[in-house]
Amino acid sequence: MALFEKELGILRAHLKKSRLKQTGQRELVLRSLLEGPRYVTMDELVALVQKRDRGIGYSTVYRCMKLFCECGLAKEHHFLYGKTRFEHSLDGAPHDYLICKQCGRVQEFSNPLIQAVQEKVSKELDFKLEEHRVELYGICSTCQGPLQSRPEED
Amino acid sequence: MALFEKELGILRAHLKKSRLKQTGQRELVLRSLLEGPRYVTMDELVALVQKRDRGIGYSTVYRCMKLFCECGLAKEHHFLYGKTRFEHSLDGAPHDYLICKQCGRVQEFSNPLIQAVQEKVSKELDFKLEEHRVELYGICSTCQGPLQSRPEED
DNA sequence: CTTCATGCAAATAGTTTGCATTCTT
DNA sequence: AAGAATGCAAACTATTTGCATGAAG
Repeated sequence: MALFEKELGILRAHLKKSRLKQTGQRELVLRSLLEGPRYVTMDELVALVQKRDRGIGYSTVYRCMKLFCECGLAKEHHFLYGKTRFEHSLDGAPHDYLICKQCGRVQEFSNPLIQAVQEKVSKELDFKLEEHRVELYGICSTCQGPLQSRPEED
Repeated sequence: MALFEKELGILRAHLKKSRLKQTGQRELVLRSLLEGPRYVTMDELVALVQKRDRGIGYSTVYRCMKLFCECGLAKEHHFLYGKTRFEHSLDGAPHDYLICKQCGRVQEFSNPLIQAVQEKVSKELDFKLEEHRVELYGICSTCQGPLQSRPEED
C-alpha cells in the first residue's frame, strides 16, 4: 500500500539532496510519527518507535526529529504548559493554536485577520516579519462540560 | 528616595498576605531586576545581583523570580530563540511581542484587532479564553540597516 | 572502502530540591 | 521559640555529543 508514500518521498528527496543516508531507522521513526497522534511528546514517540524496534533509543529519535523539522515534515512546539511536543504536518497554511489548559488538546485555527494585523503592525514598526507564534490558552468545549450546566459568564 | 517604592510595596503586601518573610535578599533581587534592562536572562540577573551581594546565588534568585511572577511583578518568557528571559512589568495592558532574530531586542505592541479576533475565534470554537501568547519574529528596523541600502522587496 | 548513522553512555544546560544553618516574626 | 529563607551541593529533566561499531552509498 501507498501509506505515507508522500512523506517518505519528501524524506528521501531531502536525504539525497543533502547526501545523507536512507536508513531503516529514519523511515521507521517517520512512520511512527505519522501514525501517532498529531501532537506527541518525545516519550510517547519513543514508545511508539520501540513497539516496532526496541533497539532504537532517544538519541536516534532526537536526531530524526531534527532532520524532519528541517525538511518540513515535522514541527516542534513549546507550549506554555506541558512538555515539548512534535507535530507532523505538511500544510503550509494555518499555524495558530488553541490549547486546552485542562486536557492539553490542541486545535489549530486560522483567521485571515490575524495575518492582516501582523502585517500592519510590522509595517508600522518597520519590522521585517519572518515567523510568528500565536497560541491561545483556555478551556476547551469538552472540558467546560455540557452547555446547560455551565456557570453564567459575567 | 522613593525609588521602586511601588514595586517594593507590592512585594511586601504579597509577603504579608501569604505569611512569608520580608528579607534583604528578596528586596535586593527585586531592585536588581528593576534597575536592569526590561528583559534579562537568569545569568544577567544573577550578575546584577552579585554586584551588590556576592553571596546570593542561583537558587535564591530562581526562588525570587518565581515569587515575583506570582505577584505580578515579573513575567517569564520563552521566546523561540535564545534563553528564558524575565520581564519586569506591572502594566496589565499589551502582551504581544516583536522579537528581532538578529539582535534579540524585544518590543511590545498592542493592537485591539488582535484582541477582537481572539474573542471571535474563541467564541466560534466554544473555547473559554484565559491566556495568550502572540510573538512575531523577524528583523528589526536597526538590523535591517539604513533605508537607502535595503534590498528591494519582491 | 569511504562516509555517514547508530546506540550507548557520558556530558551538558537549565532549573529544582534536600538539608543544615541562619534570619524573621 | 517556631516557621521560613538561605546557600550550597546534589539531583533532576530534557537534550546533545563522543566514540566505537555497523550499515549505506
